[in-house]
Amino acid sequence: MTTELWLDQLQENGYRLTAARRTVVNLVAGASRALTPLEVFEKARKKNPALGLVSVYRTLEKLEELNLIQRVHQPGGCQAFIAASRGHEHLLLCKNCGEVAFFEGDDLDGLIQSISKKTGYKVSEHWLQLFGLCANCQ
Amino acid sequence: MTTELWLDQLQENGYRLTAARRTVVNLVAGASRALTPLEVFEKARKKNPALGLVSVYRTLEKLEELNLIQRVHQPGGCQAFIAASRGHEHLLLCKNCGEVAFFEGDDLDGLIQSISKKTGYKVSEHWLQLFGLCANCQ
DNA sequence: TACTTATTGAAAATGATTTTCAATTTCAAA
DNA sequence: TTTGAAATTGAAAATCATTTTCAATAAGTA
Repeated sequence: MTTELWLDQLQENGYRLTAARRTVVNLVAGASRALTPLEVFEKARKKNPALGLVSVYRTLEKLEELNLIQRVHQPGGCQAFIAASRGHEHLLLCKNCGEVAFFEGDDLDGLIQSISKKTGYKVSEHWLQLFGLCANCQ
Repeated sequence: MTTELWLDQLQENGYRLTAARRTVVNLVAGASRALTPLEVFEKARKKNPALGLVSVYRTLEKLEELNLIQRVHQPGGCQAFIAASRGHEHLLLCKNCGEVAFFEGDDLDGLIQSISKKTGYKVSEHWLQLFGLCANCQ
């Protein structure tokens, strides 16, 4: 279970396990679309009404630092987070419902080499994201 | 000259040509790296000390609306703007100095088809961005 | 040149995020 | 267990970027 893994990770890195962290981790680990801090707060508060927005920010910060979640960039904003991809994976986002799928297997080596030659840049990273409609929203 | 083109575009779309707009357009049209509103403000103010930050925001808003500039997403933030690419081009950013190069010629059709089949998504857009070091910064 | 209206910069308002702080909770050590 | 130091909490205040408001000014048409 992702939730347990994340909690273990937090603990192994010297962070204490608290009710606030459990609530946030539980919610974000199970989400299939990217959530903003405020969305996490509002949803998590239903399970744990004492939860404060500040703790949501602080927990997300730690999860990001441990590479357990990643920020999702979208035309409408870049504050939302989703479980991080394992290894070299990219995101595919549904423009309607926000559902996120991961994919791998992009082979951009040829492209990157030709760009490097043309521009003189030494390329070290690439960032690829696809947008579309998920099976449900078509 | 890009500056003249942008000013023409503003005028053709019913916007007046003012000192504030000329200053901002002149600066952004000539920039080789993405600039935040505050950076534009600070640089432009040297040429036009009367310029207000609000006018920078408003001018950038109009330039974006006319597709003359585009927002650049980076790990450090997504508020910076650069001249928009013509046609289907992507960005290559220097991680050291921020210098931006455009490139085209990505052929992701094969990849996108196989992803579509695997995930059931109907893919309609893609974002590709490369990061590295420009010739000067290597 | 006159005049309507868009545009301006400054100040106030907003909204998201961060910091501060006293009270509480965690967890390791006794 | 119990204890106690240190981390964590939520609320309130502070901060920072962006947007709105507004009276004064400037653009461009008549």
